[in-house]
Amino acid sequence: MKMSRYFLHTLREAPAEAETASHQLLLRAACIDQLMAGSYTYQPLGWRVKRKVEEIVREEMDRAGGIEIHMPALQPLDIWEQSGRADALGETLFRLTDQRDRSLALGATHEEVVTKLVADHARSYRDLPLTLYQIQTKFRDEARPRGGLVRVREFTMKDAYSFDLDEAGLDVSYDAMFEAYKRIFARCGVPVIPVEADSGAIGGKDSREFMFVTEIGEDTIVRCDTCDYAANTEKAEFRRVPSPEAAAADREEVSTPDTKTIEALTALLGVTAAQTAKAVLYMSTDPHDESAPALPLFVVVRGDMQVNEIKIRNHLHGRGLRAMTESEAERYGIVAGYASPIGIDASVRVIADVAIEHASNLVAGANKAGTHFRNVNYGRDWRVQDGDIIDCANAEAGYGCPRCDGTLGTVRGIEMGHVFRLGRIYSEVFGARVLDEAGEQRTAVMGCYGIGVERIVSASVEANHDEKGIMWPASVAPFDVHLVGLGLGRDADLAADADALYAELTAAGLQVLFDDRDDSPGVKFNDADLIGLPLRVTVSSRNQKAGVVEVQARSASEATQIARAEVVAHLRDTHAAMLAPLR
RNA sequence: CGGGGUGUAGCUCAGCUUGGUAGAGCGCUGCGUUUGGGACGCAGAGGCCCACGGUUCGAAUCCGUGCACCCCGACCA
Repeated sequence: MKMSRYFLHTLREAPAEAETASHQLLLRAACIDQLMAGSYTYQPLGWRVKRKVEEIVREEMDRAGGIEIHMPALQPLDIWEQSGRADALGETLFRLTDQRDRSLALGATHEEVVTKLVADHARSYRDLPLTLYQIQTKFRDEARPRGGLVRVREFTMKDAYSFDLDEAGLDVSYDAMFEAYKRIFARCGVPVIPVEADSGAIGGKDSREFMFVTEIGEDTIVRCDTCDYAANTEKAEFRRVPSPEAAAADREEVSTPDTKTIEALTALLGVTAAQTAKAVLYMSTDPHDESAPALPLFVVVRGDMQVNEIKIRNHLHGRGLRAMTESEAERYGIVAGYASPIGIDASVRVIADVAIEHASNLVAGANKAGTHFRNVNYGRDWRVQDGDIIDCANAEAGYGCPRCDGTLGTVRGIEMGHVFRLGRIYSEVFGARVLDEAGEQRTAVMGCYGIGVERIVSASVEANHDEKGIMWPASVAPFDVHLVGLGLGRDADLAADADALYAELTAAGLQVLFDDRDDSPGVKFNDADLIGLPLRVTVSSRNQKAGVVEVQARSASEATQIARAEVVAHLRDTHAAMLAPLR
């Protein structure tokens, strides 16, 4: 491709809305262009990258036994109501009405459609195992798009869905996808770590996210410094450092005026946060029925811990959670700021973190303004219903690893892919059943496996750039070679040779971006660094006189002179060597 | 949805406090000179100053109401 005939307008300065390196560089290198929040045009260069990423994903899905299909983005709302996810996704699901007044949705994902497809056509155990996949646009009405391509409202996702006769079969399908994912990210130059994760609105168990570790990440990952335990903070477990066990002392009231926070309490009484009990008040709601009454919930964690609302929601089987209002608290006789699990109204469900059970002589509210209790002990002073002592606190840096003696630390990360063992949630709803060898009806066991294509593009830049620009991995670079012609306009001979070299390289199977513009060397070199193709070749009259051209890898600090006659073979070999580890 | 910030040329920004009808750098067009790391000169094109109301003789500037975009949080695959 000759740059003089291409659509490639680099920016010297990054637009003000871009903060992260990858977002700035993708804009400056004319890979993308923003239309509105969370909606981007792929310019020619970016589109080539995206297609290469998709091709790698496709190759690995095929290698793992997947079969590609294409499903509609426009879907009847009914199937979302059937699966219960119209409510689960809520506002995130784009809804629209057609001219006959039928309610439709734009596919936020495709479990419903694919399960219905398999339900309608698979009949025999011989049809399984089956893994179908798609690489398609998905729509989600994100409350807050962010980070350039990281969180957008219209995006490309590879989703694969496996159908097996039983759990053992699912294990095989799941493992095949897991391996394929490792290969995909490695080939795209994106380092990832698999972490344990919550399965969210999709449902299912045993879900793992592939995380790209970066300070710009929107998720927090908890990692052990000793073993390989890693989990999303939504899900992460941890070992509670046992509080010193002491004989239960007599409970006593203590006056604590204007002491409604743990900080104020520890300052006033000279105790540590871990010696206090923190009360957090919620109302739990029915996600499927807005008119259903919300139920009061009183959560108790140790004062040094934070409540993990996802763990609470999972304990409540997916019920919604919102903060209790002051008037609601009043209605249940709760004194805000001094709430106490002792003597609480029986209609209020109390849930406590496991750390509370064995902590002795805690400071807790007395449910009386300006008053706390000292020496509160679980079991003696108050109790929850059976089963309501649970892990409901956030793991944090410095806590103990749940698997070994190590200590947990936290890093930020971006979720690049997610694999779930779904089970029979959707196959039950849509009737995806086949007859087994014995002639019995069997409901398929499903897995689902998603990858965000744009996120790979972003992360690949985030992981591969320097102060001058992008350094594309050879596997996803928009072109293989950046051919820079210097002073072609005043040397017809040189121009002819540059054209010849362009043709030779192209004929040798390399994708060449030829800078034939009438610009100064500085402009051309800086654009080449910004665009970041893996190899740069410079032709100039100086080199021509010496019978050489100059070759420099984007990652190298110096150029090498290669004889003109040998340069095509040299580049072909060098490029092949760059690509080899990414195949 | 809560908190914070920003809207002036394709991009980065000044002008707004103290109202008088629009500027710089980069980019773009033409001509000339240059040519190995973002050259130089000359001449140009390009703006409903986010929108709508209001105040005023007069509004980019003051007041009000919206909208958009960015960041933090909530939510989220």
